Amino acid sequence: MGTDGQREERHSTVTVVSDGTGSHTGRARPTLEDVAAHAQVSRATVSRVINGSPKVSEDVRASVEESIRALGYVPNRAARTLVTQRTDSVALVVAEPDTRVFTDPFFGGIVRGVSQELSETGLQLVLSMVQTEEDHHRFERYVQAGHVDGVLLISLHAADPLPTALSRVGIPAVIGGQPLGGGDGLPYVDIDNRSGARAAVSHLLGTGRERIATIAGPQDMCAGVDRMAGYRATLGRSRFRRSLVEVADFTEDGGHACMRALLDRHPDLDAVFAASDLMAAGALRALRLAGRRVPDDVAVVGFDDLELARYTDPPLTTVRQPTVVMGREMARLLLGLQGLRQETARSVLLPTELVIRESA
Amino acid sequence: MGTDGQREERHSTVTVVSDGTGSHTGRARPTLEDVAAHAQVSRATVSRVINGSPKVSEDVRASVEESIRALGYVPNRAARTLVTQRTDSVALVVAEPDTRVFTDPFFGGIVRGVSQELSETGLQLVLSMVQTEEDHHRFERYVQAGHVDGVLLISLHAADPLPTALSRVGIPAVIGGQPLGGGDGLPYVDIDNRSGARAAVSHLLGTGRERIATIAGPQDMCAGVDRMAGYRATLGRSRFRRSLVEVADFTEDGGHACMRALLDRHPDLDAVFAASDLMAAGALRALRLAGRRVPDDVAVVGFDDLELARYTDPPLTTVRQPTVVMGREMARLLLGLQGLRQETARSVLLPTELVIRESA
DNA sequence: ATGAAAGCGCTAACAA
DNA sequence: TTGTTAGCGCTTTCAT
Repeated sequence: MGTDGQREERHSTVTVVSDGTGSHTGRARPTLEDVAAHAQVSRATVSRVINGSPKVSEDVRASVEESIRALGYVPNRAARTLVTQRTDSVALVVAEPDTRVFTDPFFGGIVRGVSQELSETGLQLVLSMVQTEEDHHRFERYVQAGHVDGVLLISLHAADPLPTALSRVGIPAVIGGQPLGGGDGLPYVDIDNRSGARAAVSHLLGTGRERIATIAGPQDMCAGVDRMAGYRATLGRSRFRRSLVEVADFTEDGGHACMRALLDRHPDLDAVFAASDLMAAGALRALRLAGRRVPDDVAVVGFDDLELARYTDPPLTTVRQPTVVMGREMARLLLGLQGLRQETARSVLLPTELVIRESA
Repeated sequence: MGTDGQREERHSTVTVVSDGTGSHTGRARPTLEDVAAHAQVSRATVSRVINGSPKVSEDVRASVEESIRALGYVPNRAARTLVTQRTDSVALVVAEPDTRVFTDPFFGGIVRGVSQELSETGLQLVLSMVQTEEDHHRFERYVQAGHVDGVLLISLHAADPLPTALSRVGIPAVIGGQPLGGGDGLPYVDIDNRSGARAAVSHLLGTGRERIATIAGPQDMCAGVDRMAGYRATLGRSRFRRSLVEVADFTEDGGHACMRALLDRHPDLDAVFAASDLMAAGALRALRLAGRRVPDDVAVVGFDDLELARYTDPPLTTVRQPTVVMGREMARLLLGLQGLRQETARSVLLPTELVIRESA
């Protein structure tokens, strides 16, 4: 039993109605009903036009669209969500326990990529940082409450319970970066660490290096393991030696220490592949202190292509990660899941690019 | 004309109803009504409990809260928004035309700070990157449609029309970083560039430097102007000379070129204050090429404390910006605006910190 | 202090 | 093809 009588009057006089609590402007925004009246059709028809239903005649559609434009109508998201049960928004969760997000080479690029892809579909991006356990609970409730249609997960650490929680809720989700603990079957997007490492080591071999060491990443992380595997496979049986390998934690200090150790064991090494730019920076420092020239005496290749790679001395040859593409791909994968219910798309591995500067 | 009769049946049997389009789990989430029935009170009472109304007796409140817990009830945001006209979410807009956000030292920290502050209040953070003009329009419509209660603006560039558009709409907004074109009266949070520069130059003076040059930032940006002003004021009449100043665009290349020019004009300079770390890195490079030792011959101080400042050779003494605090402060300011309607809080200037490493 | 009832703006059967 | 109608889940007068 409509409130139509009342309404008819309203939009003909353009009265500034009540203006309740939260509205910023004095002008009341037009509703579906206003558009309908203006176009002389029913609410349903306007709704059909807005949602692109094919069951609308061309002329009616045109006139409705005209009215929409004339009134500056924009659908009310809340009302729509209430009835459709869709929120038209997805969450991007950064599950970084430390304050290390700054360091995370992924963050900025991924956000941009996701953002690009979503804006084309009109989906809203909700950002959520979960650090504490409290945060985790809050977020789980949040998802359970149906506040978003899908979840994008990045900076996930080892035993994070989030993937499990999400797949229990049954909400579409995609992981960015290495899903260390299996990720509970959720699809993920990552870069091809193995081939990245291969490209780096091939480059070293190609420029005539013979004794190529590596500073590997943590072996309990996918990135660490895969980059190491790529190194090993590319070197091949004949050239590989256990003693050419040192493992650190992706940090500058770690890289520094490893380089010293390697230098001690193999004073004659002529190249080193570091599994992260930070470690490469540490290696550079160690080499400098040891009086080796880079790349003349020892060539160095890093991984990540952080900004700092351009400013080390000498600038670092490194493996670039396509972070923006990664973000886009994550979003695309998620959108696929939304449409076709579960297990649609499989995980994606993105190619890397070797950026050659002066260190190798 | 309630649908109550029908409902009563539903929650007593916990039927898995329809499960429409978008719900992920088979289980229908409990509504206010379910809680009301469980607690043997009316919807209105439950609503009062949830919204912390004082007009509820203690025992009723307790039993309602018990029911809420028992049923795992979480309010439906859309329904609430529909009636209250509040969305309980704020937008964080990154208005970066280029792909430079990566470089932006603000981004990560600000996001984290904002996020921390908001999560305590249950507000949702919606992230929006606007680059193209199309994006700008989209966002303006978005805001006009009342999809968020407030807006946080960062990475704003010179003549960005966003501040004007926002204040026209009348939505609470806060700008992060330098509001170049005045920002249309919107409150902003920035760091105290002037005192930051003063700290840097004082340090240089304090360590006995006499001929201190500066590589200033763009003079059409607040940060550029203010850092320059701080430099000048600290040096004082007697020591300041126009020829000790070079202006660049905050980039590494710019810094490099300026350093060379300065060296040409003042071969005897013994210190340089660069208004950004990137420019400082460029200066370092130029000095190295010119055969000057840092800090022995020439001391260098930067500004920003980017990650790369730790990895230059030598590590850069620089002025750190409290980005996380900045984010928190922006959010806090916005929350103030929300409550007390307009012009409540005034802009905030945050203190910086001089981080002393090896370059000065 | 509590309940009844009227909508918020929209979509989706169901009719016509 | 178009209109009518019944809600989606919540807050909020207005009674009681």
